[in-house]
Amino acid sequence: MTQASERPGRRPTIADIAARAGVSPTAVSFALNDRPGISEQTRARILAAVAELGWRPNVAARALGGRRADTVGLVVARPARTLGVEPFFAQLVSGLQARLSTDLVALQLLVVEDMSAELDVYRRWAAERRTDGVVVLDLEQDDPRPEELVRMGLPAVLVGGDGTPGPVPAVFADDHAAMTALAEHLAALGHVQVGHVGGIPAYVHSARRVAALHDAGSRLGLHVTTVPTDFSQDEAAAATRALLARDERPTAIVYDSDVAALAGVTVLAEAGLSVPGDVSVASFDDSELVRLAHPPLTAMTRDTFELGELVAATTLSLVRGERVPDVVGAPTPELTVRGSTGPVPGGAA
Amino acid sequence: MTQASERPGRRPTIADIAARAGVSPTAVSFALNDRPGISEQTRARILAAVAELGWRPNVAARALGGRRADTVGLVVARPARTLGVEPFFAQLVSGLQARLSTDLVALQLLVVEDMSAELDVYRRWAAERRTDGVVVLDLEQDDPRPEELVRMGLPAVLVGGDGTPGPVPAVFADDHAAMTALAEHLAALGHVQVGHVGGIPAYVHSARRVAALHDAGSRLGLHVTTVPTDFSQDEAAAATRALLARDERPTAIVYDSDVAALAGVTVLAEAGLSVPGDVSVASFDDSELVRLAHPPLTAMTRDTFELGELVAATTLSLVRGERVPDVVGAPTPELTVRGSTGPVPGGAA
DNA sequence: GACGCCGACTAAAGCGCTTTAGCATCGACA
DNA sequence: TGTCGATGCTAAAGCGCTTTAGTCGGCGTC
Repeated sequence: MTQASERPGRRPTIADIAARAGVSPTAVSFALNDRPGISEQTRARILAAVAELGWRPNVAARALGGRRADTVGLVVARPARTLGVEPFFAQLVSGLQARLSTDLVALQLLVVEDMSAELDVYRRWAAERRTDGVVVLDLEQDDPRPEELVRMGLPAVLVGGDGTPGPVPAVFADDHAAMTALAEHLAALGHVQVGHVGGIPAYVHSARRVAALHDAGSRLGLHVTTVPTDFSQDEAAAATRALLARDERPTAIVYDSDVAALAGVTVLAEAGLSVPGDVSVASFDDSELVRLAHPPLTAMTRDTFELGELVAATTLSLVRGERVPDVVGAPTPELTVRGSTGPVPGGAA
Repeated sequence: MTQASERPGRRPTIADIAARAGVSPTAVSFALNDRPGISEQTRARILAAVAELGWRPNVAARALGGRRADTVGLVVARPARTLGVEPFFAQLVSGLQARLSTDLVALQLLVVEDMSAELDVYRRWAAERRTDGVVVLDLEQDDPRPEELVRMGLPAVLVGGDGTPGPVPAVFADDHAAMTALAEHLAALGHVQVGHVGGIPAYVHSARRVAALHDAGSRLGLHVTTVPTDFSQDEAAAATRALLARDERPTAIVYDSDVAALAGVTVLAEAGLSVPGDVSVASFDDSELVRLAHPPLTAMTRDTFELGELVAATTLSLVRGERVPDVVGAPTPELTVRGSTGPVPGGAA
């Protein structure tokens, strides 16, 4: 408690510091912001006063002067309750957080109903100068958000996208290559009938995965059947049952998310099918959940935490007016083979 | 795009509205804040101008005038990477978020290394007027945070605690009663040797659970062995192995968290033990993970999302200066029996 | 008819910081 | 010797809003 204020009970302001250091408030401001025009001596005196009085900037006052809010926003248009389920999301937020906090930038989280509510929030934030920039998830085909954000003048960074330059910079991981690797793994094991429990087709990354799997399939001689879902466990379970009911029952099933894969494994167990004896299972998203399953699932591993850090770093650069490439490359997810994929049953392999 | 500004390119301010409505800025401010002294007529005219110009308050300017920042903070002192794993945490944040956002209050998230860093953040936030209040997790024995927060004048709400009034209000769920119910369930199934993979002993809620289980045990004739862990899967697995290696091998194991329980189940499977045939398993935390396990685990169910909402509502009341009870009761977790608990093997039951 | 009061509104100050314009002072240079 | 340009600093305005201290006209009261 070394804090002492000139006017007791009040938090020290730069005026207090100025008085203590025997200079004008302007000089204090200059010293604090590393602007030229202050001698080393004076600067030192000012900084000493700052330390003695325990002064901290009042963010509101700073922001009023048209400065940064030192806050980055993340608006998610998904049912709030589902967020707790998706490890991807929590990991991403942790990563974002970790990087932002080293620069003392805060993360504002907001969960909304749908995209129109999301856009409203952006408008509000832009108007209120509440955030310096935002991170945008779940890009859709013909997504209106990038353009709207540009129009509002709110800096934004996209997570995902299709790898082509757009109105706002994107951090992009090559799902296409990853899915191709997964297809090759299954083909090498002799699988031909491959089921795919996909995500929401409107999402660009879901669509890319579907395309990649089918492309690779036609090249490798796989018969791929995709069933789209809304990423929920119920739909994933239903999709699994639908795949099992087909005439040509798949000998391998690829799930777009870890949660979906677990739901699928449960369905397979209920159906009395062994993994990977009867059906091989692979998850596109790796996570703790997937590792804890029986057997642990083969999955495409990527470091979502690291992805979050990369997105955060990109956003910080953008906000600070540095040049940011249109597309920032994130590491391509890599195949981690675990016990859930094996040779096709009764196959030649 | 009906927005039009008096001074093109600039966002409308109350001065613009005042001009348009033919009143003074003061009148606009009064109208916007529902203060008396403005006729209905004038008020309507002002609000019309607000709508026409698409005016939004500048939060910074508001905050400068000593008002709320409309932001609640949450600082978590845990390794950032572990957050993605814990469904509890994500659910809590979702719930907080959901309740706060209905009042247009933002949630600031910050992950730090340890409690001293956490306290630093509180100090900074208090000084910068960045948040109106904070939510505090993971209360420890002799935790310095409540008192420090009171000293800083930063309103705070505790999640957890021991149910006794402290310097700051707490939202409290009766873990003791919950753990007792779980013990009774196991006793009814004939179990006597009960293992307990606990959490971090320094945490008040962990300690309460241990105490509850042992109390109930001595009442019901259970032999309870608690092994503390740091909540990580590695330690949970190790603890499970330690329990299995004991002379009196437990016929039932209680895990303090869902993630720990899953890790434990994996260890049991590797040891060739069936659940619940050889060993019954119960998790104190319920979650999607637990439901997806094989077999689905018996667990104490509580609505963590709802808990988050309750905490948020309490914090909002506190911040607004309303009276808040010292201890706000959250629903006691309820026992959900699933397939992982069964009669003691070879027992009389 | 003077007085006080009330309702409706305004002027102006102030919140804490940044920024622009400007003012001395001093050395260098022609 | 006078001018120019740095250098180091200050005065003052301004950011957008809230709030305090009025002002002003009208109405009721004695």
